[in-house]
Amino acid sequence: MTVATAASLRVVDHLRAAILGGAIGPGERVRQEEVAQQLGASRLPVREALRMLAAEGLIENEPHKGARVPRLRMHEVDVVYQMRERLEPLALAQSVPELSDADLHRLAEIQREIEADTDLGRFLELDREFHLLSYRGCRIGQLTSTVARLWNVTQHHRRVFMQLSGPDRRWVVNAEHRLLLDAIVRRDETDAGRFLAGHIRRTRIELGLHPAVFGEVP
Amino acid sequence: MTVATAASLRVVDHLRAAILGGAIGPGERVRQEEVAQQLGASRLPVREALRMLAAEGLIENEPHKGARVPRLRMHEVDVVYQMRERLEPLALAQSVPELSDADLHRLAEIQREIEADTDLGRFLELDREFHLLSYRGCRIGQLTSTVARLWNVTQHHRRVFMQLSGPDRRWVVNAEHRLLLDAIVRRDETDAGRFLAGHIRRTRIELGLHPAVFGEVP
DNA sequence: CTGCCACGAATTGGATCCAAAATCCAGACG
DNA sequence: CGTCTGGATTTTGGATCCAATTCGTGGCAG
Repeated sequence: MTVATAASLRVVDHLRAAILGGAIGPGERVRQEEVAQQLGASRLPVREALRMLAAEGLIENEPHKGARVPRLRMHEVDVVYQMRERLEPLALAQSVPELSDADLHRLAEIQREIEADTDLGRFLELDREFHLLSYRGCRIGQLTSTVARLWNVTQHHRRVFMQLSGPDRRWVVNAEHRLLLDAIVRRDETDAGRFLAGHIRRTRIELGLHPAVFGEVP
Repeated sequence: MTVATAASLRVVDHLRAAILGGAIGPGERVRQEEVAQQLGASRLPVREALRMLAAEGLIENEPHKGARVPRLRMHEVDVVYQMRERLEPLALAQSVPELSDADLHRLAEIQREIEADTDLGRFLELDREFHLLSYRGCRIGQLTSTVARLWNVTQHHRRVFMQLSGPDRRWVVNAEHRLLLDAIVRRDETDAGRFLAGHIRRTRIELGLHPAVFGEVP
């Protein structure tokens, strides 16, 4: 057993993976003692971890009422996507001039893997890695952390949306990604920002066509 | 006397006021025990408060190295203002249709007080209240919290900038505020968003003309 | 005189124990 | 029969104590 890493960081990693992976799900409560003994730690690092996750947007903490994974309404998700539409081109413009050749090769490799793979969970991971890697060169902490938070809070909806819509529209994502990647490789942040904004906007609008993504409509 | 308020929230309020008011200043370290006995509490609620303030962008926390108020470079502040330029019109558009008449009257009253008052600290408070109140109708938590964070991390630079530039350019702010307020009262979110973006953009550019705001550059 | 190593004080991270608040369930009353 | 109220249980918040890590200081050798 590796005991070296700080306890609270281990808890953060565990919970983040559980939430992003869909093991916990929106609206579900996260009890301190539960995860504490599940990870063999005291409740204190769990409390700190919950605060850190709240900063990442993955947890909502109400005093004396405990922590739960936030549940977003359709309109909220729509606005979050509008925020992404405005912020991510900015992050990309900051990043593109700073990306290394290794980063560019990795981006191309991820896109190849996305087109080859069919597994849903793997697609979500790769898509996330693709975009966040494209912002790696952005040195503005406020911007990168905000973008990461917006990805976090809508991760669940992306998963459900992809489940519902199936692989029929995958080719659109691939075409958009290819154009985006090409612009990045050409170090053309203007073109890249335009493709990116369009990519996000189209996703937002298609999301709006699937109300079932947004919970209880039995 | 109401002593009932949770200790960690009291600590949060105290530290936030101290940081926003300039009592602590960027780069300065915040020791847990110090504020603990200063507020008559244990170190534990202080630790939680520091985590919450980190979520608000007011504190930077490094493991085993303690908490300090973040110090932003000029380029970072510039990009944060670009983020505001893109996000705040969105928040305003969400908010304007929801504002009550009482909110509108309060906005007008704040603007009157801004134009009457000359004290710097008071101006900063009122300006902040003016804008954040104009977003009060925005019900999207992710958006409002992000906007608040962007205000927090640049509060110090606004203060220094206003100190350096003096009251010569105050009339510009007042003119912009009046046009913005008028558009809000007319419930014209398009006009309001344009005036707001211009207001933020002009401030950003004037900030760039004062490198002295960003520390050690004589 | 300068650079490096080691030791000690200061500071943060973690565990255990106790108090306060909220939730849940049962029973009584309208 | 439904609703409200009371207590019991669960869960979170806070205090104190102990361990681990970092940083500054001082001494020693080159």
